[in-house]
Amino acid sequence: MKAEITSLLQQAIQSLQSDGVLPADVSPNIQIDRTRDKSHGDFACNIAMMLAKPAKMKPRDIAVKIVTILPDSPVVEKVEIAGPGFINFFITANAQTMVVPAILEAGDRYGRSDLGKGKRVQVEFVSANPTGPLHVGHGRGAAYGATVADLLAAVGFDVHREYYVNDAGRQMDILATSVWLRYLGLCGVELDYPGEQDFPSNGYKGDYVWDIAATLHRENADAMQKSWAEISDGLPDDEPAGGDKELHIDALINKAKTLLRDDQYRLVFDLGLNYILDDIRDDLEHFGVTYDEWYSERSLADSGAVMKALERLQASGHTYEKGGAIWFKSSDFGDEKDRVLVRDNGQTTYFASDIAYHMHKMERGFERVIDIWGADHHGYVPRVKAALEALGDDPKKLDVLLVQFAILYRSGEKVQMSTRSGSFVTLRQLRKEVGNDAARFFYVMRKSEQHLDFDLDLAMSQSNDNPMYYIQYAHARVCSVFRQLEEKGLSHDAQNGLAELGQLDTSHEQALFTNLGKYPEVLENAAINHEPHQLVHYLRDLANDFHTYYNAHQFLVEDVAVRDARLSLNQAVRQVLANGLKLLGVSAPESM
RNA sequence: GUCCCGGUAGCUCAGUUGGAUAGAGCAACUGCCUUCUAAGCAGUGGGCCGGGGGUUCGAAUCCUCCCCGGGGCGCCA
Repeated sequence: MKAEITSLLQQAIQSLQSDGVLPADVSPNIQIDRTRDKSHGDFACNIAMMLAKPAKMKPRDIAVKIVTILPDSPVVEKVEIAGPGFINFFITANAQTMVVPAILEAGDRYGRSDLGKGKRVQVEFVSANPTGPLHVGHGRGAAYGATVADLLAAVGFDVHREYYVNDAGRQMDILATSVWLRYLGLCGVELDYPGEQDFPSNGYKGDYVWDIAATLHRENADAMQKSWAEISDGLPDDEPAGGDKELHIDALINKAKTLLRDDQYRLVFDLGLNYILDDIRDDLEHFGVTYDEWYSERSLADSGAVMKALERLQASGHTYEKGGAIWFKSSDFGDEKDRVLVRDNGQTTYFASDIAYHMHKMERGFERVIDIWGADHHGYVPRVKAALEALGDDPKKLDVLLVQFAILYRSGEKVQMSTRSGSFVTLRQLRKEVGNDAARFFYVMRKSEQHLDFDLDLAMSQSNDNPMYYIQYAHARVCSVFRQLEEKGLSHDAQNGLAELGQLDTSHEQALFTNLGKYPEVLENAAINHEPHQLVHYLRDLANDFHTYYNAHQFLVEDVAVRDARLSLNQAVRQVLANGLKLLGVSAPESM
């Protein structure tokens, strides 16, 4: 519809240009907007105002000239000039109804497009360290990332979903060491810290660590047992004893590595890693979030990719040595300061891996790379882009989307997020409490860069306060109408329904036609701008229009023409609601 | 100090990328179930769009300076 009007305007403007009425050297960007107010027609164009300056004419005069030579079209009922120079288009009733057969024919493909033209896009999201179960903060990234990926796929991009597994860093060593220490506990070895303390203050203390340790103990009995005397020998004090907790945990890690030697340590390490990774994978799968690839950070180092990245950076001349460390001169590319790549102890930093990772993303030929990070990582963006630029890649190909925190509320009170306290923090617990549908829905209901107040009571409430139920209810109502139809021994002649759509001329039906027609535009906007919340709001609007319609008119009426037509409209509404909910990862129930 | 995000109805938030008279939901008040699901619908009230200045036909939207709230600024990952 938009394209049709755009083409009409193009023809008019071109002929005005060749007649010399309008300057030929301006190539106007014709913009068609849907009107907010029905009295302004269905579509409005502001082109006359845009052309006023270059043409040195009054906007309304230009509008008059355009409108008088505008070619006729079967879809345009009338054209009006209004306000400062808007050209308003009124669509014919017949053209309005055409959206219904279009929807029914396309079915679950309605709204999809080839806007992306099959361009390869990578979406990397969640990528939480495998050191513990996912918490509710990760949940937002998961729901958001999955929906953005699905939206991009829906508008024709070739989407690759990826989870970057940080299986190489110090955090993983801390996990492995924590598991081993818990295992020692199961072997009956007491960690004889001074005072009340019984575990390193920087260790992972969650219950899942005990679970992993139990597996370790079951499979290896006491084979990895060492005495506390061996372990504590030469160990610097932990924080409660007046020492430095970082030094303490690092020394413990080294102890574990030397006492267990490489093969045993690796066993503990991999057991912890795989246990947690399986848990995360399972959690996400139940949440409707799946990946094409789980990309291992360790594999980057193993394959030499990190070294390759460092060499390329060095070759580009943007590195230098200072204080025994190797630095990247990221300040040359707009970062606020330079960053360390290789520490004075010879170890590469996480940043070095990340450069290698992003370099490899580019090498894999993605035309666009989207990283979804927590907003607390925003300071990290400039240095990654700097690295890409230094490597000769185009930093504009990388789009980093930042997701703000989600704050849970229960009975109007903020839920405290402490790992120790009993209040739930994991994604799994949230899913269990409010259900997958509500969790997916509420997570993407707000703009991603907006702090999210996640109201648990609202997510679980079965009332019109809850926008998800409101939308699902609209879908269930349509299904119910068709059930009733059957119970009454009637049937729906779809052919006749489409033929009789002209019967539908109430304001409620008109509103539905318009809104149904908007769906493809909403999808495109939501996808291109990475804003799933646009789809949420649209579906709420559509549901609202339907509920209004439902209350204002009886569908199962005596008049067969009207009944069939209304049922066809019902089908179209159901289809669009189902398509939209599917993209959000939310179910479309047939009854509630 | 600096950088990022936010500030719109009592509350939670939209606002079609600069368009016409700023919109929803909740909360408050008033109506509607012998009818296809009342998990619904209709109606009323409620606004210095944080503040000042600028850009132009036109600003909640863009620029700038302040004010307020949240967050980031490691040889951690």
